[in-house]
Amino acid sequence: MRNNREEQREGLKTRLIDAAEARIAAAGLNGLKARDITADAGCALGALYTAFDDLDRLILHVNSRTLARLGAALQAAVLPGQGPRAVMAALAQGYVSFALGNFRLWAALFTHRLPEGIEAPAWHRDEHAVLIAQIIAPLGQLRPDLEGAALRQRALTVFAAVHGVVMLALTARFVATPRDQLPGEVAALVEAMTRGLAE
Amino acid sequence: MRNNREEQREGLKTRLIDAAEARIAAAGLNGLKARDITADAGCALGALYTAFDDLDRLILHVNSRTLARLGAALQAAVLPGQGPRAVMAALAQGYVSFALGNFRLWAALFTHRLPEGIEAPAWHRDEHAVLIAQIIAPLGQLRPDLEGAALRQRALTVFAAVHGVVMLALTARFVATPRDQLPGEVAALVEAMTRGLAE
DNA sequence: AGACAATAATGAACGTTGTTCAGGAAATAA
DNA sequence: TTATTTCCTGAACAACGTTCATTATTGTCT
Repeated sequence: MRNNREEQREGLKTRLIDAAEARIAAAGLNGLKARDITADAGCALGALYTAFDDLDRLILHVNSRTLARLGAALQAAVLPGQGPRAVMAALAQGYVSFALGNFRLWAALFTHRLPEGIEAPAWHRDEHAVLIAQIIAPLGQLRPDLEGAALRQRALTVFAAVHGVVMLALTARFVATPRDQLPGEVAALVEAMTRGLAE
Repeated sequence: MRNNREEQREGLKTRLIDAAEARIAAAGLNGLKARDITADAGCALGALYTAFDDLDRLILHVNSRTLARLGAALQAAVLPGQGPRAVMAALAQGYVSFALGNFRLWAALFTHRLPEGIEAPAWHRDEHAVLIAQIIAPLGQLRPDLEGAALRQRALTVFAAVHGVVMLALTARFVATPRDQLPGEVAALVEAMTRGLAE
């Protein structure tokens, strides 16, 4: 067998990511323990460190999956033939739905922190493009004066604003937006932004 | 001496909060260790647990100080006689300045998480009111149709939007807003929101 | 002042983490 | 088969937050 070795290795990696994903979904990032993961994956504790450099790298792979699913969800949220404001509104509601329906995995995208001074690998950083990719086109229609880097930058700001509202509503330790009011507040924000942007 | 005992106790608490605050400012929440704190405060490891229930409670007191300073900074950012949009813009820029100038302590306000299911005490939750207190008046002028809880709720949304942009710019692991562009992006967001809100 | 009681501080020890590493098992090559 | 390379194992390690029996300190009463 030519690639039996590599196949087994990939199989182990996949089982570890599966187990970590399930644990995060069930108990959050704080509830993620190396010993639980390896027990679920059916391997020894040390095996985790033959497959990944450390736990942070494994979490990166879980987040990678979540980003892919989020990207697909956002793509599905937009209907063809919608005007730019309707697209923005649909994207925002799609984001809210995903966050509510995948709370702990979605939260892990933003609460996981690498040790200071250590950067995420480029392949993973690039995956975050799905967060703003779909905003660029409708924003460009509302703001024809923006192009290239400036347009991309403003799309990131629009995303960050919506994200901030969702994040604070779902994870705040102080007076938070009730969950049933979240879609309405996000809609109002996006409407105000798009109206203000279009002038 | 009547209250010598209590004075000493308060003195220890203060030294512990001082030490924890300095450690967070220097190395972030992740760099905060009980042994470092007690060494800096000049007491034994166990003393920390005679003054506070646990490390989380100590961090709460550090965050309490930060919130007070943030509230003062926001108050100082607003000049008398400004119109509602100018007030909103000034508050946003004040928030950006505080986050940049007190990065790790500011970040600790939002990255610190209590164990799941455990709520922050009421006295600390109430302190977060400074985040939205100053937004309510100018927002009420821009939106006379909003009152009471609805106005308060919308102010929280406006804060969360600005906060999201700042947070993502300063702590993002992916393509982030460059720091020198942050004030401009925040200004554009607030302007779009206030313009969209006004009519 | 002196003796007793109540309280607080000490630091060694505990349990739980992530991570490592010498040894053994398994797969490939000869 | 035998040799060699590769990977997996799980006991051991270091660092962490937290606890607790012991010691020291403070306040109170005679």
